[in-house]
Amino acid sequence: MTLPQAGSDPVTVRAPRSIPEASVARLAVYLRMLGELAEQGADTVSSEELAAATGVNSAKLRKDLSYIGSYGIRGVGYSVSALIHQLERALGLNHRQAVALIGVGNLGHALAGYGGFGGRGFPVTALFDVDPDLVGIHINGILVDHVRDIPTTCRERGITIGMIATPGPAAQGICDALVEAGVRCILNFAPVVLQVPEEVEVRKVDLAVELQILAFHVARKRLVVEGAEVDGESLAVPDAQANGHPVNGTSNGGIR
Amino acid sequence: MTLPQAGSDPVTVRAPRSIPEASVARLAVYLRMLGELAEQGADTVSSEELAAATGVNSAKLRKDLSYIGSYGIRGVGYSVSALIHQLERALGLNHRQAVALIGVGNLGHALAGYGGFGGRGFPVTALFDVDPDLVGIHINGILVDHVRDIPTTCRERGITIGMIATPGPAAQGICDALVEAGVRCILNFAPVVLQVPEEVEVRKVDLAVELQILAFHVARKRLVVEGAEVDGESLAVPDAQANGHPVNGTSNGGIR
DNA sequence: GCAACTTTGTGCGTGCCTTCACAAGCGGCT
DNA sequence: AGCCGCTTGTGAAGGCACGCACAAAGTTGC
Ligand SMILES: NC(=O)c1ccc[n+]([C@@H]2O[C@H](COP(=O)([O-])OP(=O)(O)OC[C@H]3O[C@@H](n4cnc5c(N)ncnc54)[C@H](O)[C@@H]3O)[C@@H](O)[C@H]2O)c1
Ligand SMILES: NC(=O)c1ccc[n+]([C@@H]2O[C@H](COP(=O)([O-])OP(=O)(O)OC[C@H]3O[C@@H](n4cnc5c(N)ncnc54)[C@H](O)[C@@H]3O)[C@@H](O)[C@H]2O)c1
Repeated sequence: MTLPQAGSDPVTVRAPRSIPEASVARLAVYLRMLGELAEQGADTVSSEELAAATGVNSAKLRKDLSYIGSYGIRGVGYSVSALIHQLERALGLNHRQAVALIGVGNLGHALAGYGGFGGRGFPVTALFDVDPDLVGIHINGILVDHVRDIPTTCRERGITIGMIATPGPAAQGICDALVEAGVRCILNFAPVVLQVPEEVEVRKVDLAVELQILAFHVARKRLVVEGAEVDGESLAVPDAQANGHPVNGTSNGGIR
Repeated sequence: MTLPQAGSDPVTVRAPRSIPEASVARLAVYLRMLGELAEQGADTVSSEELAAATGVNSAKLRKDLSYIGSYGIRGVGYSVSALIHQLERALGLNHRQAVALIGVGNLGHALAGYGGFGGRGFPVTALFDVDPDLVGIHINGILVDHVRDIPTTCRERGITIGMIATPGPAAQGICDALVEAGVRCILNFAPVVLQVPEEVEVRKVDLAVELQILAFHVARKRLVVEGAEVDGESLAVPDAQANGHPVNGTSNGGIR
């Protein structure tokens, strides 16, 4: 499908050769593990080894890697350093991406102080809040600005990613400000569904939902152990050990 | 497959009627939105309205709800209160699930102080750390215990869910202790792949991966805007606006 | 230089998830 | 009482993702 064959359309568009979203997520995991292997002095790694270390099927891993090109050596494996380079290129990590964090409360403090973002190419370079006690202080060497400065400051510093850690009711307003500031990728920790224009990408981290999914599995296991329904109805799930959070869906019903 | 039809097996097993994992995640989102609607005094809600509010396709929403039974009224919609009750039952929220948090550092402090968990039926009732400066203090009224007490304390308090917020290298050891304590569901914030027996369910929250997925979309959009490849290769994705994090995969290579 | 071994890259079948589209069912209106 | 409009619940179809299994391709040893 969508092969660059003649016939269907007058102008033959270049094959999009898109990377499945699911694979992108795994590629990021491979990349981190490769970094650890490189530190340990590993020179090459086989798909089987890397798959075991990251907990995926080796065939799936090879297919994931095949989306970004053929950089393996048959009979040997993959060159760790070369693969790191290719993954960084494919994931768009050759340019640093500056991140803005809005809402420097409990969670925001932890995020702002976390070194794991900057260390992986995502320096948090702007902090925003409305609380007068917070605006003006420094966290991890970064000044907290007032949210009214979001449009100007984000453009000035070339911010491409926004992280929202405000209370739920404030999130949509902040989101709108970020979009106005030209930010087109948002990571949202507030438990609300953000409405955005379709060119903006939103990912939601929803810890309460994570716990509820786990709770569901607890309940399911209780049924299996007890061998009978607790509440008059049965609940079950096919596999477990999976980890897919959809909650998405070509959001029509949004701004569109 | 596995239909309760006569023929295949001597003893006909009751239809498992499993709920797809993807649907479970969305059901939790519907439940939260229904809670908000109930607060606003809504009596009934149609699939179209609820779908718009949660950003999903209305047909998908109806199918999700159909997995837990037929509680809608044709021509009217769903009774908000009745649907909340059914969702709570289906998700296993009729019993409170006590949560243990291990690692009370930056992130752990934020999690321990967060009221959103207890408010939604997941009270954090145990905290653990190794740092002598932390062991013994109270956070949000909960005493921080030493990690060596994990097995006894977790069993005493009937803990069913563990949240790991320690540095990566410590995570596997903590995980093993939790499993030994009978905890069978774990939410892991450390950037490592945990090896667990197959009866244990692990979900990973990996913020650096979230950012990398966003960065990938930034890069992809840059290409679209500039209309040419930046680095000699093209990268693209079909849809965007999706939100699936797999990174899983019937983890063979684990303990099994 | 050849044979045996190792590992990649991928074609293909299978199953899950999503989406469309519509019949069935329910309430309200006349 | 009967009709009409609205909404649910689901059959069917398509697409995506996963994983097996194997040919191709490279390496090592002799
Ligand atoms: N703390 C957690 O562990 C945790 C867990 C899951 C989800 N969350 C979610 O993350 C968000 C933040 O949680 P928190 O515990 O840090 O809350 P918090 O109340 O401690 O912090 C919120 C911060 O946002 C600021 N703020 C409020 N309105 C604002 C606005 N309009 N613009 C900018 N800043 C504003 C406040 O001044 C405060 O500093 C909430 O939506 C919460 O539901 C938090
Ligand atoms: N802070 C963030 O925003 C953030 C974001 C993403 C991921 N993470 C991950 O979450 C984890 C915690 O991050 P953090 O910023 O809170 O780190 P931190 O160093 O502030 O806190 C870690 C805590 O774990 C404790 N600890 C260390 N070894 C332990 C052990 N063996 N048993 C029990 N406790 C132990 C330490 O005493 C400390 O209190 C890390 O794995 C980090 O990669 C954090």
